[in-house]
Amino acid sequence: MGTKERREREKENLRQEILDAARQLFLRNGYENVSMRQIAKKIEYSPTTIYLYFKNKSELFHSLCEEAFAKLEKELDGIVKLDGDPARFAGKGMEASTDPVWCLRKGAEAYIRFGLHYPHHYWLLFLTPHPEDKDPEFQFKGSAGERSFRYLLEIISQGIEQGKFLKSDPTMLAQASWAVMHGITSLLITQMDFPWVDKEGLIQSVVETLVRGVKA
Amino acid sequence: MGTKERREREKENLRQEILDAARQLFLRNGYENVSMRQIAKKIEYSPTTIYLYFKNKSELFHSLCEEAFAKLEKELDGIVKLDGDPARFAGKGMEASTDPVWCLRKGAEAYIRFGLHYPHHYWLLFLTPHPEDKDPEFQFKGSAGERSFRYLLEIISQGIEQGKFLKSDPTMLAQASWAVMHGITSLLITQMDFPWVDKEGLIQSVVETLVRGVKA
DNA sequence: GCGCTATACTTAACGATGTTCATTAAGTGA
DNA sequence: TCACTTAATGAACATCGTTAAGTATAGCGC
Repeated sequence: MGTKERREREKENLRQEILDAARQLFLRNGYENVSMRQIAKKIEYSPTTIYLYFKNKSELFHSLCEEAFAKLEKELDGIVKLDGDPARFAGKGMEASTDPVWCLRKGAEAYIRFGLHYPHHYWLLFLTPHPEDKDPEFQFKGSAGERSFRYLLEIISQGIEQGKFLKSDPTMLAQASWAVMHGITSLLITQMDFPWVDKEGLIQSVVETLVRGVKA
Repeated sequence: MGTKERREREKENLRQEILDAARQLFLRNGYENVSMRQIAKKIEYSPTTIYLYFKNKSELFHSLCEEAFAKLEKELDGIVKLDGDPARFAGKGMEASTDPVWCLRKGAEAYIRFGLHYPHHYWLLFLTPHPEDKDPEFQFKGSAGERSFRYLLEIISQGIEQGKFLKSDPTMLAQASWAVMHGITSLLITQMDFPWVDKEGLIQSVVETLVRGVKA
């Protein structure tokens, strides 16, 4: 009687195939330059089949965004966790404790790199307007975004508490910090043909500006 | 013999009508959600008529960008001019001279306020995926955009020269500064329903973070 | 005033797009 | 075997940017 399970497994497999194909295409060409027909062709199914698994193109893309956002969260989580790891301080004559400066630096770098690695996902998450999309499917943007924001808020709060950051409203300072990270990320994504100096150096420069600007 | 002139005037008028209609639609709905047919309907002409005035949709859009850039440039120009104005130092026991710190602060504020005051134009310039035409004739981003950027570069260069800013590559520091300004501007525009703290205070916080981060 | 031509504009069409609907084909449980 | 569910499809719709061909007209030389 495992037929039902097998069926479900197969259905899930196809769903994943669609997601994989769509991810590849979206990442390579961007949302607007990928058609449902292209995705269908890639998985060797009819275009309409996709609609049995996803309500429409937008929902398919949003699924990929959720996926990407989970990655960002995990990354940020790793930073915070690593910060608390005693091993990091081994042999340095320091005891294990949180280091907000290190955390902010690494967190900012992780954030920026995330955006550059998933530019199209980043675009949809933070650069797309949905002023009148009351659809609850788009509500996740407020939740997922805010969830990631909390990591930053935590770092900033600890920094202020420890007297290492400017004495000010933690939420405000966190929002300002987010603005800095978002600034370089979004610019590098949207203004691809601007004559940037060495991107790696630029990122470092922005992160340093942020840290210097926030430090007490 | 003013017929020729009249003809040209009429042609220019229609060109402006197209631009006006396109601006309204693009600003309201975004590049991808505006069709040439919609623009045509608004001005009560056939869709193909637009192609007599603009090579294609992309070029039409780029024309609007130029327009918006001009606005920004004028604003920044005002700041730099004001900086050199002796009146600003009158009665303060100072002689007229450029003050990069003041300039950066005011320039950043002006930039951010420009974005918030003309959110749609700002969107057009920096938040819309510029259709990447391979045509090298669309190097306008290097022209109008870079022209605006030069104001910032000038301020930063002088600051470094005077030893008031961090000793580093001026272009890199200018790009990093731009990123900071753009970050808060674009976030406030795109994430309108995010629970921001007091916006005015946040802007000040970002500007201060920038100045502190850049100062020597 | 008459005919010609350049100009301004339109109609029709092509090859795409996202999406829907009715329908076929296949598999399952009784 | 039969009824029913499910998976997948093909044709079609409305719309898109854009091009090519066609038309009407205004202004010129005569």
